[in-house]
Amino acid sequence: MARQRAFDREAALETALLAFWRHGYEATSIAELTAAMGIRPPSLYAAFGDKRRLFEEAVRRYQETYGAFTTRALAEEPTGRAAIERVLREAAAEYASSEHPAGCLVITGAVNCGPESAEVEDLLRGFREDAKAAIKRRIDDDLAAGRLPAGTDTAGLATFYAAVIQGMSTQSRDGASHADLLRVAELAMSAWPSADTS
Amino acid sequence: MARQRAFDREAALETALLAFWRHGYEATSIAELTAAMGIRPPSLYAAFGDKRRLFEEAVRRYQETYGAFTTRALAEEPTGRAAIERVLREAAAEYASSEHPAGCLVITGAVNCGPESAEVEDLLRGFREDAKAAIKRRIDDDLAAGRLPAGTDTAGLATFYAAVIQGMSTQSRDGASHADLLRVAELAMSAWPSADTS
DNA sequence: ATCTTTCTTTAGCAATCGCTAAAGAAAGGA
DNA sequence: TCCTTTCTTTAGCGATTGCTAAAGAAAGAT
Repeated sequence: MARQRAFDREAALETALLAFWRHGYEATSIAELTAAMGIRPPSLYAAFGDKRRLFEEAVRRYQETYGAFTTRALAEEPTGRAAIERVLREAAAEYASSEHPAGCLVITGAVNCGPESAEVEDLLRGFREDAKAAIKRRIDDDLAAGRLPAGTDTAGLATFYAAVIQGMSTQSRDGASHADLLRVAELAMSAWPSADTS
Repeated sequence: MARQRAFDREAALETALLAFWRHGYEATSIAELTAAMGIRPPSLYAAFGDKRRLFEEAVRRYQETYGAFTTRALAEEPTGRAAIERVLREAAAEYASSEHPAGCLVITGAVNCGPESAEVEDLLRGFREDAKAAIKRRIDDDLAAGRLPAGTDTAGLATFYAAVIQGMSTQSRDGASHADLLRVAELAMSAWPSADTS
């Protein structure tokens, strides 16, 4: 009944994801996106709405692919400690991988934003807070199960591991290798409270 | 012999510093800068050269003021461990201070850059690497003085503490309080290797 | 008072920004 | 074969980007 789209929408979204990952939201122009996707602006706007919605969809795709290891590790490991250790180890591999841009899109994708794209900054900040809350929930489980000393500051531990993960992202963008990040992960785990309930 | 400047160059530079700190290099426009400084573009260009040089000068000023605590702590403390602990504690206070934008200008000032301002990104990356190298030097001192177990991976420790500091910057931008960051600093110090030379 | 110098201002440059109207092209229904 | 629909393309919109030419204004030297 009507003409069909001539480009692969998923492939175009993946291309946009990688561009946003490399340079961030504001620094990635529509011209750069359309050139990388091999389409013209009207095709982009027909398929994705506008730049902000394209970014949001790219971030959602990121969370379901490159960034999915976090949710998986937190859901699958038996203890909070094991879950966090796995998140750190997999982040070390993922952030330093040469198959795609370094670091984490959610952490670095919208750091330098003008007032007109503050809502994009807030969107990613919300995702980061969600991740920190998920980490805290697993730590709370360990506390409730007696695997942590009574009175352990679980919110403090969650903030610490969130900070370490964000620092690993920055370090990878500055050139840190997989091995470098694994060492960071290992040292971060050595801060885990010992189980003695003195 | 000639007309003199009608605005305070230092005050204008401080204003630019704060604007860049808040939104980053690319997201801060000349129009925003001149409005905040209370001057017109030709005055800005006559006094500072161009946007890139203004940013570089603002960063230099930042390192001599808000960011000077790092160099001071690393220079003044008797041991590497004490120096790093003091850097972390002062970063917690500085990053969360309500007297100025959150976090660290060197860490967050040029994260999302297009190809045309990649050199600005590289400039800050260089400063971050300098800071990490300064941290490593103090840790090496502790190893040489026998305050760390023989064979300690000092480069790994330096990367870890650099990552924690960068994570603290991100956390503060996401709303973490002084107390939150102090807890991160405390946990990070608990990863310091014990002195026993097994 | 006039000259020289360097500031200030007004005004606007070329280039790019995100985005879109209008026209041409493909695909199925009648 | 024509119609309808939705894609594609070309072309360019108004606004903003970093930056600057040209003119007006202040300050000391002569």
